Amino acid sequence: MTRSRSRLANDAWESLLTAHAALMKRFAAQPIWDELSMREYDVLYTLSKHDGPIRLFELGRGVLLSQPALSRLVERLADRGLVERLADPEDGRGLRLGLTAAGREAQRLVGGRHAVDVARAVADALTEEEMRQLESIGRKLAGATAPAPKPQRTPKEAVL
Amino acid sequence: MTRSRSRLANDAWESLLTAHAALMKRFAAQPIWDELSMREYDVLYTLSKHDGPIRLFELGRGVLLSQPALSRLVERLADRGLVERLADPEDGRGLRLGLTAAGREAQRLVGGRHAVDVARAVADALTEEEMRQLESIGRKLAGATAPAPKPQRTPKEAVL
DNA sequence: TCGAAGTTCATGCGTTTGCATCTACCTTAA
DNA sequence: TTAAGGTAGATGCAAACGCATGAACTTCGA
Repeated sequence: MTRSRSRLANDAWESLLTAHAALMKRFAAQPIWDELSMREYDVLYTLSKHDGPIRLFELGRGVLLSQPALSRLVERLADRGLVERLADPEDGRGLRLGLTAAGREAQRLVGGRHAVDVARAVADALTEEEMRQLESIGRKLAGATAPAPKPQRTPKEAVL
Repeated sequence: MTRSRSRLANDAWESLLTAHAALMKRFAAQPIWDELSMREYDVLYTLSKHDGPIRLFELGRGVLLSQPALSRLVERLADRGLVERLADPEDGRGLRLGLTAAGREAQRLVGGRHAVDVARAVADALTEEEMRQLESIGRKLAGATAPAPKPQRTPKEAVL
């Protein structure tokens, strides 16, 4: 019996979710998050990937947080001297976010240790081909989501 | 230039994280979470997968929440009549958690709608082979982490 | 048998989050 | 030009979270 395409998609998504949860728990249990929580690290890492300053809403695309939560998280990081928050000269509403030297240093320190744990967990479980497949699949999944389809309410949205 | 195995692992993990965040945002934006938040649904879904009652700490393995947070989330669900919390007769410390009829109904209702969104998002982005690969890879990643090497009942085990 | 150690879940408390809303600014079109 | 509508980010507030710890129970070892 072949699974339907829809069933296959749901099984695959559940598998991704399970793996995500299991690995996140494993990483969170490592003793490297003293000075930076995982979420804070996530923000610093995202900033470190960009060369130029980025906007808050751009940062928000990669981080799984509401806009107000992210706004305040960045505020706290700025208060701690890890992130720089400047007004955007080209858009009076916006911010230009960037890492400070201390922020870059903190990211590198924690990131280095974290990368070791990630490598152990992933490389021990997968072959190189599987890692390449996962990278490719992840990119497709994230990419296909780029144009966010808003929750359109067609009148005839028959709901069960 | 070939990437090191460690680099490959980190790239794959980042890809998984990005896909996870993008899809979670997309799913969260759907107008189906009025009566059940995504986390609440996650708990009800996990319960629905088990036939018998399960323990709180077992539930905790699949859900990305601290033990106290899960304890109180289950409490709220029980107050709303969606989850049944009974003392475990075989272990005075434990609970036996299960869905009530209302809980099962709520899970099915929300789950049905959510599955449609998941199918759209995943099936549109991946081929069937990729979905199968993702399922397999996810299982491997979770599996390598899942069974905490518990000191089985072997009488005298050298413990570090 | 009995105390020490481990496990399971609950609770106190300070912190963080999400929702709704607000302000400030940009964009569009009449 | 200017008013209407849209977008970026901040803020008030209640809900939810994580950490540390506590209470009840089980398991282990002497």
